[in-house]
Amino acid sequence: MGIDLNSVEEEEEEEASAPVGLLQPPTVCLELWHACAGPLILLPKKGSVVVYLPQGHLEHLGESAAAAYRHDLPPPQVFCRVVDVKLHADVNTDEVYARLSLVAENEEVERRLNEGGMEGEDEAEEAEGERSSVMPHMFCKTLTASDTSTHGGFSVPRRAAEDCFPPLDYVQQRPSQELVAKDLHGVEWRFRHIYRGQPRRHLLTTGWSAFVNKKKLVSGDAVLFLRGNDGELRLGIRRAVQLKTGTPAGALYTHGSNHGVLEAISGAISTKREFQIYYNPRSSSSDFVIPLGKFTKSLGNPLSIGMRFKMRYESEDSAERRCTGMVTGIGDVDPMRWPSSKWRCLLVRWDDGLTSSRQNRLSPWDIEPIGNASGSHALSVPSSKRTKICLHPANANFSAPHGAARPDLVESARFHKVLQGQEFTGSHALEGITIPSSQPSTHFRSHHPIPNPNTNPHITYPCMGFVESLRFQKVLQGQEIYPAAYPTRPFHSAYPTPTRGYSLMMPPQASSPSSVLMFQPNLCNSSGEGSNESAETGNVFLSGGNRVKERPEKDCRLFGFSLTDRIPARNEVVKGDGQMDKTLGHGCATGSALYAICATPL
Amino acid sequence: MGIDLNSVEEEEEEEASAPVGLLQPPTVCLELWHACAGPLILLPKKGSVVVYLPQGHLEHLGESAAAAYRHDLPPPQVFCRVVDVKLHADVNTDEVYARLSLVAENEEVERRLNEGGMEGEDEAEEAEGERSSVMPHMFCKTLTASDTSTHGGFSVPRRAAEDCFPPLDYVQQRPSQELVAKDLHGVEWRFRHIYRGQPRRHLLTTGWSAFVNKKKLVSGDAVLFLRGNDGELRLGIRRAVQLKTGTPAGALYTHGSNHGVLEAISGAISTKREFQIYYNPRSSSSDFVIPLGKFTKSLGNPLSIGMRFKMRYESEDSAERRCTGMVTGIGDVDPMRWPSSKWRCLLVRWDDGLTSSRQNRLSPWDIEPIGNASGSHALSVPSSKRTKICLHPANANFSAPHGAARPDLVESARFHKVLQGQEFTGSHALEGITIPSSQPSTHFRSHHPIPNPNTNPHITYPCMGFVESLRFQKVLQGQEIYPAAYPTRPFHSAYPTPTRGYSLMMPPQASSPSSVLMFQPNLCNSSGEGSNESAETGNVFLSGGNRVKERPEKDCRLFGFSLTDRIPARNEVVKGDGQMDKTLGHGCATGSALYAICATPL
DNA sequence: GTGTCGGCCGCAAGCCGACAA
DNA sequence: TTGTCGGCTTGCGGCCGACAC
Repeated sequence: MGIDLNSVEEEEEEEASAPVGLLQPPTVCLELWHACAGPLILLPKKGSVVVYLPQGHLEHLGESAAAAYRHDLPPPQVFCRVVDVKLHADVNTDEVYARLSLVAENEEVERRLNEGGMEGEDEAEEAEGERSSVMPHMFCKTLTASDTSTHGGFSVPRRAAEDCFPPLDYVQQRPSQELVAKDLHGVEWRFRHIYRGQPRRHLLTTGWSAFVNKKKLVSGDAVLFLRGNDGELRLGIRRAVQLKTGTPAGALYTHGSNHGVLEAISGAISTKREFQIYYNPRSSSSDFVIPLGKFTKSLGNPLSIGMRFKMRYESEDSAERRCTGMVTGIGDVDPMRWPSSKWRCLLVRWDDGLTSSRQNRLSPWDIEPIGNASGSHALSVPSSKRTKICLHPANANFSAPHGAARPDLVESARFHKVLQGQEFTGSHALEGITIPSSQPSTHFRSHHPIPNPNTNPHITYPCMGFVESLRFQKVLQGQEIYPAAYPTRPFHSAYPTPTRGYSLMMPPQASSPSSVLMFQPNLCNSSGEGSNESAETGNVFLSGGNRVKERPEKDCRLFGFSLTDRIPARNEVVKGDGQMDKTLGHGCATGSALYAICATPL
Repeated sequence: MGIDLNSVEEEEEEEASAPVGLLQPPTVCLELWHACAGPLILLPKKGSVVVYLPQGHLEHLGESAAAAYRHDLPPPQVFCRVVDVKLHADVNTDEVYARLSLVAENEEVERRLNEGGMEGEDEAEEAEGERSSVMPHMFCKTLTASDTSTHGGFSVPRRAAEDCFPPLDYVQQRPSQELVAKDLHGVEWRFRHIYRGQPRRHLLTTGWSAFVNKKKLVSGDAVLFLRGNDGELRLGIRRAVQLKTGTPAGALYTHGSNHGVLEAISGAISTKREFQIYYNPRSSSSDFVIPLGKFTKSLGNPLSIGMRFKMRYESEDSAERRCTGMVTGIGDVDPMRWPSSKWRCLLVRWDDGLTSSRQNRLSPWDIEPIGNASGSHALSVPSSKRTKICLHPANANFSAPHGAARPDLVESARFHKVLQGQEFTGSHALEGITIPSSQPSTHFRSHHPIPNPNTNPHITYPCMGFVESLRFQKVLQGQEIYPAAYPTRPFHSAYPTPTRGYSLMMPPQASSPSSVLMFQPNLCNSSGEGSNESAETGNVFLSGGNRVKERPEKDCRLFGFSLTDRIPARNEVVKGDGQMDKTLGHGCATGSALYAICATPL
C-alpha cells in the first residue's frame, strides 16, 4: 500500500493532543481523503523521492505568489525526499489537500541516477491496484437539481443504498432508519433514510437539506458515502470544477498569503532545509510533485510533434476515463523565468475536439504514448532510451563548476542537446534582447555547440548561434517589442491589429534557420470568429509580457504560426490577415499559446 | 484634524482603480472607521513620530508569532516615522483595523529629543476635540434580544431616529420610509423605517433580519448609524468583547501567518526599511504604537507604588468613562526577552474591584496620575520634569559605542538612573544567571554608578551594584532556578508546593537592599481558596519561564510578596504557608503576577 | 421610552406519490 | 431505475399592538 495507514492515524492522535496554539489542522481519514481526491490521485509515499516543479507550484498557487522577476527563483525541477505526508481537508470548503514536507536532495539523487542506483525508488508512488482493493464500499453521486432543491430530499441510487447503508425491513409499508455519517472533519450528520414512493426508491429526507445548506452544495457537486469495515458511515464531497474566480480563495486564506512563498522555498532548497508544499489535487489539472520513477520514465519516452498519446482523466460522473490526442508543439511555457522547464512543455490537440474544456498544455509525465506514431509529417525528437538524468544547469545549484569538464557529465551533455532541440531556443535569443546583461544560454552554447540541423534531421526548429541571435535582435527591435516592467503581468490594453497586413507563409525548406516565438493570447473572444474584430478583442503577447506593438520591418517576416490546436505542416503556406484573424478567434482559449515562426529571409 | 481626510480618500480611489492582483483591501470611510473603533482610539498621524513597542505587538498578535527566544528580537521600544496610515475593515467580520507603515528613526529622534527639538512633534496625535466636532450625527445601540430575534425588527431609540434618519411625515397614521445605509465596505443595506405601535416608536422592520443574519450579529453586539454631512447614511458594527478563543482568527487569517512577523520587522528596523503594522484597535486593551508626545509625557510623570491614577475606558454602552486605581507594582513583564521594557510595567488595582474583567497590567502611557498621591507609604520614584529621552541601550542599535563618552549623552545618562530605579534591576541579576555570557546592564552600571539609596530617598528598591548582583546570583542558584528551554512557553507541570515552610516577612526598614522578583502564576484555581491544594493547583513561575523548584537556602528568604490586587505595606509581616496559599488561591487570575520580595538578611 | 410577548398571516421548506424518461 | 413535478402540511419568519418596566 502506498501510505502506511497506521502512521497516519498515529499522527492524527498525536496532533489531537498537541496544544491548541499550534493551529495545525487535524489530519483526516485516509480512505475518505482518497475517495474525495478522486481515482487518479497518486500521492507520493513518505520517504520516497519526488521531482518538485516550482513552476507548476506557482500555477497551483495562482500566479499571485510571484511578485516579479526574481533571480532567486528555484530551478525548474528539484529532486526531493518526501519527509512527511499529511492529509487535510479545508475547514470551510471540505476540499481535500495534502501537506508534503520535502527536502531537496539534488546531488545525491543525480549521482545515484547516474550510477543507476535508483531502481528501487521506482515504487515510490502508490500501486493503484492495492489501494482500490483496500477501498471499502462506497458510492459517489453527482447531485441533480432535485437533490439540491429545497423542495425535496436526496434520491439514493438503488445499488448504492444496498451497498453502503444498513439493510431496511422491506416487509414494512415504508421502512426507514436514521443514518449517521461523519464528514472529513469528523462532524456527524444525521439523515432519515426511507424507502417509499411508487415505484419504490431510496430517499434521504430529514437532515438532507441542512447538509446541503451547510456545505453550500449545488447541483453538479458530488457527494460520496463510504462504509468502513467497521460499518461506520463516512461522508465526503467533491465539488464540481468551477471557473476559477481570480485567485483561489481556499489556498490563499488557508495557508496565509502566497506572497513570497516561492522565495522562501527557494531558500529552503538551496540550504537543504525542509519545506512544506500544500497540494490540492482537485484544483490542479497537472501535478507539480511527481514520483521520481514517473518522471524519469516520461523523459525516457521519445517526444515528437505529431506524436499520439492517451491520458487518463476523471469524467463528470467521477469515473476514470481515457482520452487520446496528438502533440502539436513542444516548447517552454515561460522561457524568461524557467528556461528548459518540462512543465507543460507539450502543446496538444484532443481527438474529441473538446478544446475549451480540457487543458491543452501538458507535461511529459501526464501522457502515455500510443504505439503508432502517425508520423508522416511528424518531426520526432528522439531521446536516449535509458537516459541518465542531469538537469539543465541554468541554476548554479545544479550546474557543474564553470569550465570544469567532469567526465560523468558526458552523457548529460548529450541530454542537453536533446532538450535544447525540444525547446526552441529562439526564446533564449529573446532573453538576450530584453536582458542584455544576462545571457544564461550562452555558456551552454559554447560548451555544447548546437548540432547542425542538416546532420540531425530530428531537430525541426534548430537553434540559432549567438551571432544570428544578434541579427535577430535587430529584427525584434524593428517590431518594437517593449519589455514590460513586470514580465509576469501582461498588459491589458487593446491589441492594435497585430497581424493585419502581415504576409504569413512558411519558410522554404532550404531557408536559413528560423525561430519560434511564443505568444500568449490573454483575452480571447470566440464570438468574433470570422469577423475582423477577432484580432482586436484578442490580445496577443510575447511570452513574458512583451508586446508586439507593430508590424515587423520589411527585412523580417512572420513565416508561419501555430495555434493551440493547429500547427501548420512544414510546407503549408498560411497567408493573409483574414485567416490569421479567423484562427485567432477560433481555437484560441484564454491562456493558450500562439507559436509564430519568424525568420529573416535569406 | 488628526488625519488629512482628503489624502485618505484620494488613496481610496487610487486603490480602487489599481489592478485586482494586488489584493489590497480598499480603505474605508474615515468617520465610519473611527466610529467603529470607538471614542478612545487615537491613531497616529501620517508623517508623525511614534514609539513602537514590539512586545505589545507580539501580545496583539497572540504570542504565536514568536517561535522561540531569538537574539534578533527588536529592542523594547523603537522610534518610528509614520510613513503611511491606511484604514481597513475585515471583509468577514467588519472589524476595523489600520495598517501603519513605519520606518525606524532611532538616532534622529533621539538626537532631536536631546536637543529639545521635538516640541513640534507633540501634535502628532489627533486632537480629540477636533475630531468629535467633525464627527457627524451618529448613534450606537447595543442590540437587545428582541433586536436580534427572528421574531421582530430593530427598535430605534427615539433620539437616534430623529437625529440621524430623515424626518417622517408624522401626520400619517403609520409613517414609514426606506432607509439606505452603506456599511464599511460600501455595501448598501435597505431597511423599512416605520413609526408605529402604542406608544409610538421607531422601528426598522423589513431588511433588518437579513442584515443581522449576514453580519452574524448577536445580542450584545452594537450597531451604529452615522449620517454624513451629505446626508448619506452609513452603518457600522462593534462586536461585543468576547472571550478570546486562543489566537485571534481575524488577524491570523487576514494577514497570513504571524509566524516570524517579528523577526521580519526586526530586520526592517535594523536596516531602516519600511515595515507594516496591522493594528486592530478593539482587540487590544493597550496600544503598542504610541505618539511620541504621549510617550515622553508619560515617562516624565513620576511613577511610584501606591500612586493613584485614572484611566479612560469604553463602557459597555460604548460611552467614554473614567475609572481610577492604584499602582501596586512596577517591573518588567518579560525581563528575559525585553529587559527594561515599559510595556505593561505597571501592576495596578482598580478601585471598583473589577479585577477579573479589566486588565491589571498597564503601561505608563495608559494612565493619568491623580493629584493627591496617597503616599504615606507610597514609595515614589521621581523623574526629571522635562526629560530628554534616551532609551536603555540593551540593544546595539540604541547604544553608544562602548567606552566612548559622548557629551550629548550626559543628560541621558541621568535618565538611565531613573529608569533603572523604576525597573528593579533584580531582573538583570536573573539574566546574569541564565545567560551568563550576556550582561547587557553591566556596561551602564560601570558607566553610571548606582546612587546610594540612603542619599536618594525616592528610590524604594534600589539597584544592586554588580558585586551584590553576584551574591544574589548565588542565592538564586540556591533556589534551583532552572532556565526553561523556551522561555516564552512556561512549564505545565504541577507546582511542587513552592511556598510551604517559607518564612514570609518584610525586611526591617533598615535592612540591606532587597530586590523584587516577578513570578507569573500560570494556572490558578480560585476554588482552592483556603485549602492546601491552592498551592498545588496554581503553578508559579519566574517571569520568563523559570521555575522556582524548591525552597531557598537558609541564607535567603522571601521577605514579602505581592499579588495582583495586594501589595503588603512596608512594615507588614506576611508569614507562613497558609496565608501565602490562601492569597495564591484568592486573587490570582490567570496571567496575573506575583511579586515576591527577596533579600539576603544582613 | 423601549424591551418582550402573544396574535396573526403568509411563505417556503419539505414530505408525499404521480408520472415519465 | 430515478429525475421532476403538483399537492399538501407545517413551521417559522416577520409585522402588529398590548403590556410592563
